[in-house]
Amino acid sequence: MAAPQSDEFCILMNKRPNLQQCADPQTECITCPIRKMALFRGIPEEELGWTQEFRDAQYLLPARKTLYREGDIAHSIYTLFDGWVILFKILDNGKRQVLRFVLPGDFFGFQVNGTGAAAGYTHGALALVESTLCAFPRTRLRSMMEKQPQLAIGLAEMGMHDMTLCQHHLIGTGRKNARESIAFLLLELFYRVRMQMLNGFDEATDSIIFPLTQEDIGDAIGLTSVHVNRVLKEMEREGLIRCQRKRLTILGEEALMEIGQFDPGMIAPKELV
Amino acid sequence: MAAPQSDEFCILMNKRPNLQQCADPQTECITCPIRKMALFRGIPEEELGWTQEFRDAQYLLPARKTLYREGDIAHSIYTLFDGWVILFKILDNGKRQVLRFVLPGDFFGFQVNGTGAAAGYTHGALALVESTLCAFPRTRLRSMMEKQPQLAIGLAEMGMHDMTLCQHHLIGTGRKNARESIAFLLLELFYRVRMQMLNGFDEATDSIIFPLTQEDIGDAIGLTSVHVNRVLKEMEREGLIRCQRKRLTILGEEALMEIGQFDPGMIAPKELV
DNA sequence: CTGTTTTATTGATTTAAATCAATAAAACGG
DNA sequence: CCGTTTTATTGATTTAAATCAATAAAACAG
Repeated sequence: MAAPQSDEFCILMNKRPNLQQCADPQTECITCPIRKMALFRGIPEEELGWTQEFRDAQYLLPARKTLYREGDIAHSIYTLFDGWVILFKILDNGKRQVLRFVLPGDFFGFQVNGTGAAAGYTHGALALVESTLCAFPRTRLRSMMEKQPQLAIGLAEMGMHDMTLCQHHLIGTGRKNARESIAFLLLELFYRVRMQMLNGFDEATDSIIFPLTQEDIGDAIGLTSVHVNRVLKEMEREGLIRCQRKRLTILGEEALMEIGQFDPGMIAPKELV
Repeated sequence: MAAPQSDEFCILMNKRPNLQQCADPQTECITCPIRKMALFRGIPEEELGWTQEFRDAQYLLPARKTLYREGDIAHSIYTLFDGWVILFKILDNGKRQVLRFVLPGDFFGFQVNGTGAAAGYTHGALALVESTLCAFPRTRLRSMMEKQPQLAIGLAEMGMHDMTLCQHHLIGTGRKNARESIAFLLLELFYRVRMQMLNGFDEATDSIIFPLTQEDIGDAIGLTSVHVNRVLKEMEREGLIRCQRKRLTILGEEALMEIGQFDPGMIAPKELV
């Protein structure tokens, strides 16, 4: 458990003005409800002491605030405890590409350019809704992995999962049309959110909280928000979905799967061997 | 060193009809010239005995032959020793998306659906030119990583590198036009090939062997071969490149970098911390 | 070397999605 | 609650790239 106002906290707050440290008592790693899906899932209970020690603290990031920008010095890596974060890159022409949707249990912030203390994030990170983050100092990651090989294996496995998602997004932007690509994205997020909810404290539903704007969707799959709107409206008219007031309802799951060429199995977390 | 016609060899040959086992003497891991860039780069000399033992054998895959298809049972993971391989996915509509260009020293074949012996590759693999592969039995990967944490760290780092490339391809298909996207791809491959050549036995040059067809390029960045041709011809007319007879020459490196928004640093291999 | 297949090239036409533009509806801050 | 900002919606027009089509050139197999 990090001491309130630790050195690491102060460094982090200087650089990450949008963060607020959570009030004690913070969630402890050993009782963490999302642990079984997170980076430390393979690590036995009795070892979680050092996980906790490794962790800096929990922070709160308000809705629509930036956690870090591309190029910012990368002090920390993060696990999303609660909320919804997007990782993105801004191009020279001002356009934005969403690289990843981060959901609770997901690990992020380890992709950097350069090495050591000067390493900078390769992308930006933005909260779509108020989010709670567990921060870990980046510089200790390697020694932690050497102490706990399971951590490196977990990181490799999570990397593989992220890679699969990234490749599916690439297939979407590269070889699917707007309708197919949108159908896939909606189902992917629907399944990922629901999988995470089912992880204990909620039951199956055809509806999820969905905080993306149409521009966010467009920036994820390479379309303008205008065109995303037209396709979503058409899908609503066809009775496939309902998408309003930050809530997405899947009405024609089978039809959408057909359109988007989506199979839930392919986005399941991966295991090495 | 694998015994000729080992069990593993026989299993592999039944499933991978295009493979030919290399004649002895095979390259040994301990003297492998590409080791410093490959998965085992962090592993000390004295430990490479088991790497060699872990390895099944070296195989030859002829040009334009398929190593495996999506869904094939994944017996092996591979390091490309020499040649050029693409990983791809075929969509329901018959279109193809190239997911990754595999160059010597790169590791591939670990992305699978399912677990254990029934796991199937998530993508297909095709040699663009005659290629030499080192094969490792997939089922032993986890125990090997547990024995050698450095291997898991290496895998995580390579995964991160692949992820960066995949994200750049996503940015290309999502938010760049044909000209920008092609400029980026040509430079990426030019730098990756040259980096690998410089790794010992060749000097800087403005020209590389480039076995991609215009259709391969199009399938990598989501364009038709017709449109790729028009853009390449235009770039040739402008004196930026020369691209013919399976050879690519970069004549206007600065201008191409500007067009493609390419920075060599961003495709450099990543280190965790 | 020679017929066959694959790949490259170029023009004419169509189309999916972008752009431009103008409200309407929601969300937000005080 | 109220003015302001962000997001959604819809129509009209343009455009980058796809599609269709027809050689030319290169690569390949025997």
